[in-house]
Amino acid sequence: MAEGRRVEIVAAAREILEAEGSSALTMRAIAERVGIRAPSLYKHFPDKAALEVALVAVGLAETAEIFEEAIRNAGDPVGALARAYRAWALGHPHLYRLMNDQPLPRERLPEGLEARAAQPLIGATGGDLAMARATWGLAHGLTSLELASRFPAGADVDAAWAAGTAAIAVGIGRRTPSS
Amino acid sequence: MAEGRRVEIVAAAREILEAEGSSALTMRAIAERVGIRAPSLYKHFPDKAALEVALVAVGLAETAEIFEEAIRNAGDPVGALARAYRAWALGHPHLYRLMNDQPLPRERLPEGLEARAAQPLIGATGGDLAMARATWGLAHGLTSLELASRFPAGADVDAAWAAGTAAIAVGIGRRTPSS
DNA sequence: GTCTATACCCGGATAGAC
DNA sequence: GTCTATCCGGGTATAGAC
Repeated sequence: MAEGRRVEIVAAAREILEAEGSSALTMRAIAERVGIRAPSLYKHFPDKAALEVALVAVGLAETAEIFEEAIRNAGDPVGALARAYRAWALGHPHLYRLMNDQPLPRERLPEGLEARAAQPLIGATGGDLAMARATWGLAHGLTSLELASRFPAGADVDAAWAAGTAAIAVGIGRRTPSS
Repeated sequence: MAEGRRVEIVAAAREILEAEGSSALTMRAIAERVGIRAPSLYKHFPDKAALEVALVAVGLAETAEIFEEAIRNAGDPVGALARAYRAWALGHPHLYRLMNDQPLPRERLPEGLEARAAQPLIGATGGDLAMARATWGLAHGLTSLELASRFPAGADVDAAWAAGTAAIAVGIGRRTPSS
């Protein structure tokens, strides 16, 4: 099928991004990995931005799955989600940044994908959107600081996660009477 | 004095960064703003990275002052710090990112500057470093998501800040018996 | 759908005269 | 400490042949 090449190109782009970071993600590098020349990529994607959108979509779909798995049979949904969030981000730092450091290209993303990725967390807060966003903020902030090596050497990041998620969990209980 | 030119160059760099973002922060643009040619900058700074370090130092010193002011006479130190943090970051988004999206160049920063900027928050958590880092994570995460326009249109970001900081404040009270 | 050739623009940084 | 001239490398993207 004609779409096979597109998938192959996105896979190559992802490998480069994850291995060498966004500055290494050039059209020439992607093409070389696929085994073609850079100009040929433009027969499959109109421009580089379109290729990056495909990468973001792949990352969102993957995290949605991870989150859904994390809350299955979890006695502590917030803690389980936090652990899954952090583990995935640390395992895919450059893709994580591509997904989260810029506005989502919502109009070019598959319908419902963003909502699907957000649903597990919203469920964990009992539908409380403010607490869901606060929880996301906490997770994204700790993750970003860790990825950027912004904490001083020797800082106990695990303890910060534990303290933050515990406070959030208590906060959710206080706001949702039906806990 | 000979240092005057350095200060002038850093000021020009800051103006460009804040007005046009990091991609516009080129040696040529900085030089043009100062009224000289790009190569002349290398008589004052060894390379571009050194100039960026100076920008980070300026931002750190400024935020340290802001935070110290915020906790003065504040009945709710965490809330006051959160408001000051958010306001400064939204007012200086590109400098904020330069300061926080990469490792701190600690060995080239004035002695004690990082500690001074961190002190108000550590004080607000009663010396609880884990809670201080969780609070920083929350603030940095909400700020980053807001700066990156990652929340859906219409999302109530104020409510997320309120919910998160309230939960953190309660968490601090629970962990420090001497509240 | 792939290729070669190339346009076009941009960046950081250096050499050497004044 | 400033200048001009320039090196050197890199990027996205297009034209046109095959």
